[in-house]
Amino acid sequence: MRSSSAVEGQFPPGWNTKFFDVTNHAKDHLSPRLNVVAPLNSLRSSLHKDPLPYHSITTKGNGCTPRNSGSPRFTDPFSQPPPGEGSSTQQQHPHEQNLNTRLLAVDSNPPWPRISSAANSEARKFGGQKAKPGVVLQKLNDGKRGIPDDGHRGWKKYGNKAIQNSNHCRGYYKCSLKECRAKKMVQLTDRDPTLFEVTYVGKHSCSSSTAHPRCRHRSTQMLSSSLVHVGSNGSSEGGQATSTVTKEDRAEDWKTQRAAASIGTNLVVDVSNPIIDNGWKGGKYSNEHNYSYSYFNMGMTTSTTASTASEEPKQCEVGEGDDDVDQDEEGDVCMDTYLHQSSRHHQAAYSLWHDFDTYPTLSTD
DNA sequence: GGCATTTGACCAAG
DNA sequence: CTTGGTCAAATGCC
Repeated sequence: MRSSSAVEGQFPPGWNTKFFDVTNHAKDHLSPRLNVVAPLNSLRSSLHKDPLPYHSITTKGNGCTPRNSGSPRFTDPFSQPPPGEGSSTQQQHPHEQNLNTRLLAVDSNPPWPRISSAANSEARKFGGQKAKPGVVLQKLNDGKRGIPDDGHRGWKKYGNKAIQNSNHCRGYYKCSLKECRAKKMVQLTDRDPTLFEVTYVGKHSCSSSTAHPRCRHRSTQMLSSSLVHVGSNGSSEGGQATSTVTKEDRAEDWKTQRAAASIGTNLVVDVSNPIIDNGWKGGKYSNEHNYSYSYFNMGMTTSTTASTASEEPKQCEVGEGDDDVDQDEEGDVCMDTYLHQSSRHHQAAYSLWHDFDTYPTLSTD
């Protein structure tokens, strides 16, 4: 039994829907897998070049804002309704229709040290009490880009950071009004390239009618109307954001999401094959040219660094076991995910979900 | 020129 | 020492 969350059923088969446990319990971290048909040669060569240009990474949907994306500012969904929006089969709350986001779940007090430490640090800085940041899962609706629109106009991005054991950068936003301390952190989930974890820290002090126009919420109601609250026991506590989304909708979403997960035009992704989590995945950092290499284990029970050698990834045999970290004869951890990091602020992740029977050898020359 | 993002550097916490 | 969070100069777009 992987989970019994009330949000189960909103996600494709194979997903771990126990969202607020997976960060700390990698054993439950079942990620969607993409079948990569023929990207390995190009990938292999890319690993030995300079880090990819930022825009070449980020325009392919790993969650990092493109450098030259033509001002990836927040669009105003009221003034620019997206084409095709009205044809959606999903029944949305009237207030929700103009958002580019579906909110899937929220936890006002998740067991999540990474987030809470940041929030608490922030709280201490201002002499406040222990913070309880709200963590919201927000999903971009089909065809949308950028980050989810949460109804607030004035988020200003002030940072971007690669996060350990995550394939995606975390973006840091704060209210553009100086005196307002509201912040949020936005990060793509590994399991779904259109699903964002949005952590809200602090409250807006600028949302009154007298506040600067850029710092006004368009509607708080449209947000609250679409939340699904997930308690610590995983039970639902109201909200009906996705209750009207049909299975067919989810299936279609899922295909779109997986298609969007391909990074770079040289990746060919088979999105028709169902996800099978074969076990573990690993990562690699480079230590050449100002970035550092290390193998590490991602998403499994241990977080042990297996090797720090700057060497090629190797083919490995992966068994059926759920919990074993597979190693080859030399004891090197094998990998099927490549992290490419040129600074701690941006990294690209090449997740190569594959059929192990056809996995080409990646050997040193 | 103004504004928003990018990104290297810095800092604090663990 | 590692990692997450923040700052601020550089950069790009309108």
